[in-house]
Amino acid sequence: MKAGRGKVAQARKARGDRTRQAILKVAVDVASAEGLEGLTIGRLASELSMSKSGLFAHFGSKEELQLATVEAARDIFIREVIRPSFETGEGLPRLWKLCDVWLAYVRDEVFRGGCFFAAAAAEFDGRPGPVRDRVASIMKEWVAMLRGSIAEARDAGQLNADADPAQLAFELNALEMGANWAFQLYGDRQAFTRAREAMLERLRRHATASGLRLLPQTGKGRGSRASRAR
Amino acid sequence: MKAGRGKVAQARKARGDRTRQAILKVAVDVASAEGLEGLTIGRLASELSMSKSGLFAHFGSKEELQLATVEAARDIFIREVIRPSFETGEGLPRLWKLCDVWLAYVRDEVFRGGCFFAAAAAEFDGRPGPVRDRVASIMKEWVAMLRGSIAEARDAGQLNADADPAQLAFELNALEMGANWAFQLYGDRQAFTRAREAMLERLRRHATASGLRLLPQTGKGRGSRASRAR
DNA sequence: TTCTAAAACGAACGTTCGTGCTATATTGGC
DNA sequence: GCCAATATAGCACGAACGTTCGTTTTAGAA
Repeated sequence: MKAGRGKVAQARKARGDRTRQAILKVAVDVASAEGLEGLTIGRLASELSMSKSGLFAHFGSKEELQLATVEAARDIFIREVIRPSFETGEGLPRLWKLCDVWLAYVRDEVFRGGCFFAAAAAEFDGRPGPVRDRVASIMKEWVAMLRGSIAEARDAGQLNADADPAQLAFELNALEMGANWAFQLYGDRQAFTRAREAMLERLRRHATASGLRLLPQTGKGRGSRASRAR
Repeated sequence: MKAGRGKVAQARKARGDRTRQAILKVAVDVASAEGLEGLTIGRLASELSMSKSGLFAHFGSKEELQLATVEAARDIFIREVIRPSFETGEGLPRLWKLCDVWLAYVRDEVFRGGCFFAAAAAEFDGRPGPVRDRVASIMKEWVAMLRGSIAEARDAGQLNADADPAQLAFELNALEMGANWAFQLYGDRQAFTRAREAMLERLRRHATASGLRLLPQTGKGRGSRASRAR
């Protein structure tokens, strides 16, 4: 029964999906700047010039709206950070690309309020529930990806055996959060170069001779995306 | 006139100040866990079993309540982190103490929701106004203190001349925020030892021979406050 | 004990919140 | 062009929000 009307249901769903997407686009933008709780249904409706109830019907509850918003943000993050990094070969080059693109993703304000997930994590880390769980799992994915790339780089002989993937991933992630914090609170663009430098230092410290050749040269203005002015 | 009734006014003020303090004690606790916006006057009143209006009269507006809460949190931070660190001599020992005690301050849940200011900064970095400004200036104080201690350590010949105070302070602060993030979101206590290790690595890297003797030894379980289990 | 100013209260204000219900447009398949 | 499904709107609800008001309680000075 459910499968029988597959084609019809899919066609029928087209319009609703478009609105849903339009809603989520704004929702992600608002939530990144004012928080997932500050994301109000009335506010969202008026910003899209539609009725509260009409908008509400798409989600059924505020929590579902929040979850959908988180999912939409994840899609954007994958498109803007993960995918570009996977155009680079695995191991150290990809690891560095992940860090570099992440800094650009904050600096270029892919989300108005900086890193969507850093903001959501800070907001929900004290409120148990599905939203918190989802945000936590997404950020775990991210750190796991860093960790995995470090392990790959080590296995490929680009990082020394003494490089602890979990430890290094923790440090890289911390530097990212630090840069995000400084930029959001002070508009401090220098934070990106500071984070970049610190990341490179960490990577160089554990890099083998062949690994070193895969990292950007020392010095300023060396044409990397994250070090370029806007 | 105003000065003339000094003694009287002071006596008269006593009771009000006590309640005010009692209010702020709870306010800080609630705000650290649920945010300064989630800090609701009604909620706060019922938690203290007093009337909304009675509580409200102490502050005059929600924003004033938030500002007073931030100030109260700053007092606690100074008492719990800054003051203990100043029992140690300036330079590298104090710098390390600041980092170490900061980790303990998060781990021991001086505030229920972790670092009060990290949470407040994330919440208000997109909302211009007095609260944001105050939070920003307090965090600036903190980073400036790290930076100052680094400069002192360098001037005392404990850190090499190549140690950039601003850069190093950024990194130490980032590691702190990373540890706070991991602990709040995942309850991950290992984050503290990770941050600790990374901090020590950064300091050792720039330490002179005499500076090295002022830092804890390598290895596990070396009796530092932040590395002890609870 | 009496007086007075501070402190606390209780009730209500106007808004906005999230969430239901019911009715009307809009749409794609026949 | 009609039908059935879907999408949107309109309206109302109860609760909670920050805030104001006039009144009552309370504690310290006289």
